[in-house]
Amino acid sequence: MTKQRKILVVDDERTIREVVRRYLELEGFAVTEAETGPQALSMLESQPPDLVVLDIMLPGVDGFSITRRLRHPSEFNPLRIEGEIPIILLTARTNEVDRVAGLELGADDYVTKPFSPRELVARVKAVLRRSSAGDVEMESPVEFGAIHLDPRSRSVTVAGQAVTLTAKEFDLLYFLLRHPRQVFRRQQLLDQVWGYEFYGDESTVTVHVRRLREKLEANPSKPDYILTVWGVGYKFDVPASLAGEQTS
Amino acid sequence: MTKQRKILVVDDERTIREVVRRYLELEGFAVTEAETGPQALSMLESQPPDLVVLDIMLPGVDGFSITRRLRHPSEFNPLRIEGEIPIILLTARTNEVDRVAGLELGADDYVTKPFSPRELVARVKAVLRRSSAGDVEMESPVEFGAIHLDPRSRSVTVAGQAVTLTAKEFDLLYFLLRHPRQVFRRQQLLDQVWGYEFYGDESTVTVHVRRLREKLEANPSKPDYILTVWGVGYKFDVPASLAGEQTS
DNA sequence: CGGATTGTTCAGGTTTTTTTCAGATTTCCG
DNA sequence: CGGAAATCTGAAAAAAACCTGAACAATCCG
Repeated sequence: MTKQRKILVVDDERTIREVVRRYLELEGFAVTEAETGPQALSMLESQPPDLVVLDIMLPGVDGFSITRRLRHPSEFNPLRIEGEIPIILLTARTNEVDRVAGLELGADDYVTKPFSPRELVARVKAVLRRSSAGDVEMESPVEFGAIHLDPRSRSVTVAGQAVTLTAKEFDLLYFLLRHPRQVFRRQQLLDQVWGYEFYGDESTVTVHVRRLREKLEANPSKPDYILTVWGVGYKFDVPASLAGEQTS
Repeated sequence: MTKQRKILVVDDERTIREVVRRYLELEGFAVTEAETGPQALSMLESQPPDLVVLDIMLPGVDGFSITRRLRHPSEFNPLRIEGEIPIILLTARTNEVDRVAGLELGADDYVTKPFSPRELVARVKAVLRRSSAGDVEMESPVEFGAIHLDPRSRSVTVAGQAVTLTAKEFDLLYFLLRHPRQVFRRQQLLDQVWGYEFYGDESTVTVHVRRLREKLEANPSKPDYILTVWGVGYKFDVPASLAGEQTS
């Protein structure tokens, strides 16, 4: 018999706490609740759980701050807890900024609202499995042709030259870089990069692609990297001539 | 291109039903309406739609109950419907309580009144997209003779040499490759590749086959792969002489 | 509260793809 | 071999998709 795992749920809405509690308890977890940031911090010290489910938007001390304190205790911030408690963040938005910010601070996963309780339970289990197994996947830099992108600093260089991208431009490029050579329809990019709460039209994607090309490509109207696939959408690719340091 | 989707709108306010109907029909959906809970239940059984837009506050049986019945049919509740019909809830209140309660019961999304028709339409589309994305078959590359096709990058090579296909050319080839050795009439290819709402004539297929041959075959007027079956149509095949080490 | 940056929408122009069509060619079959 | 039916070919019209430029809207920052 496995020892029962304890999970702390931090959210200012009672209903959410209760729903999450019910589902987690059905799966055999022991659940404690906190309503505010300070309350959460105190409970983390007095009865450290095996995992925290943490809303980002909290009255008082927000989720980011709590994550930071758990991960980077200091002398001004004498949080004394043994080991690293896994953290799952709850966020209303789905953009990569929040995601990267959270993960950079040391959160283990994040779930966007609205979420189905089933999904949350699945993530809790996955994180517990991973953290006890000890394998952590980092957000490592990506390189492709002359393009270099670092998710942690959100910086991009082309042939060593730094380029300044806006948030959306960065998110879009990052997504494409993580799926090289794969073709995406504009709607797929909206779903993946903008999130499914975006109600605009597809031309938004077109324009962002154009701007990325203006910043990345030597000749924006004859792009090397972000290619148009007529009748379908776009894909990121590297032409053989730029493929990199391979001898051939 | 896609078959018309049927949507059931359940609301006791006639004005709302009509607004919703108008906007959904503009987007090409077929809309049916129900005014009360019991009426909705009966329509769900007699003519199950592809998605339900459901007001929470209804006279008689409310939206929550209907959601529950759709998601958790029991012996007291012998609702027999094939598959899970996606549900979008309409709620007047904007708090997260209703939202989570609805999602917990298995609704797929929710919209708060007052809503912009545009938002509703966007959510309907998003939910349909997500729910039908489940049956995505693993799109793995196909190889046949010297022809290699990768659906994810939409790229094709012949004997290692990349060839550039247009969207329709690619779709047609992909279809033929998935059904090797099978003969299709031109009309069948129109139905399968172009979609049922294509009203052009069959010569369109002929021309596309010709173009494919020009790009794929060593000798387009004496094709090895895309063969003419006189009086019937076309089939994709690999002559023994080219079959090589391919298994099939 | 402005001003500046970022994100979105839209109409017009351009390019590419798709469809159509008439005449030439091939195949089938008696 | 001859005639009818079907397919192939070449070219051009029609349609679809994309790009561009610029205005408008939202958001962020001080």
